[in-house]
Amino acid sequence: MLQIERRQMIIQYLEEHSSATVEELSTKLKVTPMTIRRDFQYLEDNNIATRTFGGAVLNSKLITEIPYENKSLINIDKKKRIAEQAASLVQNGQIVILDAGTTNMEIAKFLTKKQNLIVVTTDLKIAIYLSSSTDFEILCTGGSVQNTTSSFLGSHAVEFLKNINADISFIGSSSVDVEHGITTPSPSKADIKKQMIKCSNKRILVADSSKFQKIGFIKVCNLNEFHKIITDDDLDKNTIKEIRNNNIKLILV
Amino acid sequence: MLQIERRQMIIQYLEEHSSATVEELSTKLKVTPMTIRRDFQYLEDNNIATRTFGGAVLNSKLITEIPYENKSLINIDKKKRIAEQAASLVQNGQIVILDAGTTNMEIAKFLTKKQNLIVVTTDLKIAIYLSSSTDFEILCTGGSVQNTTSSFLGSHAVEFLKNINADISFIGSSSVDVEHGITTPSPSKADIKKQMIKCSNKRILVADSSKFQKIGFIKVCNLNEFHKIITDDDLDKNTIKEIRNNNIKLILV
DNA sequence: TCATAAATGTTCGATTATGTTCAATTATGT
DNA sequence: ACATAATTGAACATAATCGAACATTTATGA
Repeated sequence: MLQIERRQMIIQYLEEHSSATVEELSTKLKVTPMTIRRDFQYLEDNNIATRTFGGAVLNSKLITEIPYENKSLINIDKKKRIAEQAASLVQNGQIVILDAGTTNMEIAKFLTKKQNLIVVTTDLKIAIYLSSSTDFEILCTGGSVQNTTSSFLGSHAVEFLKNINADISFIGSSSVDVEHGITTPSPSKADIKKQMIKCSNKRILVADSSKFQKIGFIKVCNLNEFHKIITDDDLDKNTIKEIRNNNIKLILV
Repeated sequence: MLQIERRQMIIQYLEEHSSATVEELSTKLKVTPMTIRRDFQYLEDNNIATRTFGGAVLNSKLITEIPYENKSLINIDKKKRIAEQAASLVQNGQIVILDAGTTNMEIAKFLTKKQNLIVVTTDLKIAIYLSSSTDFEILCTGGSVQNTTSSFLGSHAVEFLKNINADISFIGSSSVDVEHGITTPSPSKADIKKQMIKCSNKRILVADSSKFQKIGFIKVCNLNEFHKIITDDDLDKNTIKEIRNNNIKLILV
């Protein structure tokens, strides 16, 4: 196994288990503990994980900001199913707001089958993808580019969105909780999402089940702000019940 | 087997297996490991794969999904030489404006060696590239995305640029003429370039020799607006003489 | 606080991968 | 056809990775 692959597997393992010991990884990956320690050191130097005596945890336990490349492969099947369901809510000719993130990228792929859409997004990769594979009008907010996710942040992006009136918006979130609503790791991300919600007629939350029961730093809004929540059927039964008790339309795919 | 075929097979192999060792490819393709290493180097230089000790992995799936324009391969060597010269004019810590286009993308690649730059661009691919490979502050104008070039156009982009004061700007052009100056096929592109020129202290025209003696639809400005013109040494001798007669600094690479 | 077991870091060496250089061969251009 | 350039392979020097042994540090409970 190549070094880079081993390190990717460690990241993936940390994603799934949120922490790992040197011992278990050295057994699993069939290398000496010393090698795992050096890998942990590398991950720490690159701000991916934080070492601790005996093991390591991913940076920020609740909400991880993994670079796009690694992130995009996690739960990709679930994301595709969610995306297909989400895209089916869009009518030809509508104005659609797409939040940044991999789930919304998957939605974008399904939207290529529609006609005459106007798509507004803060995600540069979504903008490039749609502009090269459709003849939709693509609007991008502009502003400062966040380097981990290649999306726009900042007051400029918020101002841009204030001039938009959209038919439907798809909002992603890394942390969803029945009680605390949706939350983000940074105020600027929250500002963007808030404005997206404000300027669209219909609001859909798209998040795979792994994002639930997590709480981030800054609150965006409560779950009842959304007309629909689309997630996958691995969602915890209690959470399903709680959401439906609150009279929120929940779609499981 | 041709070199290009071999490299395509390597890419295909990487797409199927997501990683490959030097060893296995050299056996499979019946060339020495040295050749595979050189191929890997080429793939890395072109942002297709990432080398690691013993092998290589493919870069983010998404990037390769973006259609690779033929345009970017035309005169690529000349563009690289022009870009290297252009990048050498940038000091650490400066505010740099990069116009859209493949020559400016090459400049962006050389700029990764600098420190603490603030880069303003209308080109989404440049923005993604720089944001993922540097820790510069990247500002993007936003607005409507032109689908052929994945760059921003429109009044919104011009307004954004009005708030910028840059140290240096690199302007590309598909048509340069001593008498008519630089011209573009559309008014909106011309507006962007005009504003870029207006809000930067030092203005550099970058265009390979094939762009000269051509006249487009809408005039942007005269050649004497630029502090320097960087092009390649295939430029027609008469044109060289004419430009220098007009007292414009011309750099041939 | 101190003892102790466990984890960690350091150093070294073996192994393996890499880059450099040069020569031979094959394309390419004039 | 000839000169020139590009590609590839071969040989060697260099560099990187990983594991092992041992000294050091840390966590924790008595």
